[in-house]
Amino acid sequence: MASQELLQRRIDAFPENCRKAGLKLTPQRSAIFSMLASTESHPTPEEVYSEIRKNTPSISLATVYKVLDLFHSRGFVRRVSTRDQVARYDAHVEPHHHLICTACGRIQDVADNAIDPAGVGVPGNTDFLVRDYEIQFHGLCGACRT
Amino acid sequence: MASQELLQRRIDAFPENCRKAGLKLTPQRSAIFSMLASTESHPTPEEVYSEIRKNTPSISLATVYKVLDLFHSRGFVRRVSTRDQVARYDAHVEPHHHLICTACGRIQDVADNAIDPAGVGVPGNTDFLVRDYEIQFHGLCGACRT
DNA sequence: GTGGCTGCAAAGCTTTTGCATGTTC
DNA sequence: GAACATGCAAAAGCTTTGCAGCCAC
Repeated sequence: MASQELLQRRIDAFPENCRKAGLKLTPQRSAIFSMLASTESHPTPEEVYSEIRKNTPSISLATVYKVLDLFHSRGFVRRVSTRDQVARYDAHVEPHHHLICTACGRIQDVADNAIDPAGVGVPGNTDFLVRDYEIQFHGLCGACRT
Repeated sequence: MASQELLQRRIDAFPENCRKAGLKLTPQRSAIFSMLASTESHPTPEEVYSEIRKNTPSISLATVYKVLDLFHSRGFVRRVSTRDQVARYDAHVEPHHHLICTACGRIQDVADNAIDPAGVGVPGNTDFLVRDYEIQFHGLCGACRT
């Protein structure tokens, strides 16, 4: 979970990161990145769209899709794996894990220190080059347990 | 990874499992279940469809979707989490983990004994009731490393 | 000024739904 | 024979694409 300062630092670094990547800095891109960085809700493109529209009413859904895909290809955000077929994005690119509610679909982050990476180990399959891993805990969230 | 016998036992038990679940036994359902149980390729509905069509040419894609959804809701198969937006199914319902190639999208199983479940631990979040978990290793498969 | 970006609209996929016909029990 | 499944076709998502006009650099 990102601290307040880390969040701000990440948002502040965005223009610089765009420049490094050869991307133009547009209000739409800034808005989308800030929104993703500020939330812990792993939003879908549709959710990003309606959130951004509050302050940037002229933005189009197609732009949201294009920008999310661009950010993903540059490693600015990551795509979260889900069992249902909706894209979900996350600006927390450092490795962390997820609690996924099978009832409501909500995805929560697991605090990094709750998992011991040393215990996981890397599979013995020598063919496969592991770049990162993610643990998904499926179950019922607080609101859905009752 | 299921042994030959386990696989056969699972396929043999299918009619009985349908009866227990109050489902009618149809050739389409048997074919879909056998196909899923016999493969390690985590196929999409489209892949299931074209495979089944080889022996059952009259089957429709809509039926494949309906049957897969039914099997999933009864716990006969599980849906695999992916970062791209295609459903993938797996008849290996016992907990196991996946190697996902970020280049070609191929999903391989990790042998159960390669992971020590005790090392993973359950997150400290007391609100969340964990039912199962899955570890995804993202990286490059043998064919894509070169 | 130029190249890249946005917004619109249309197209492309995947998945779901409704309904008449056919099949299992 | 009744209830449930299938197959077809149409509809309903979600996502991508093409292109004219606009904006950041």
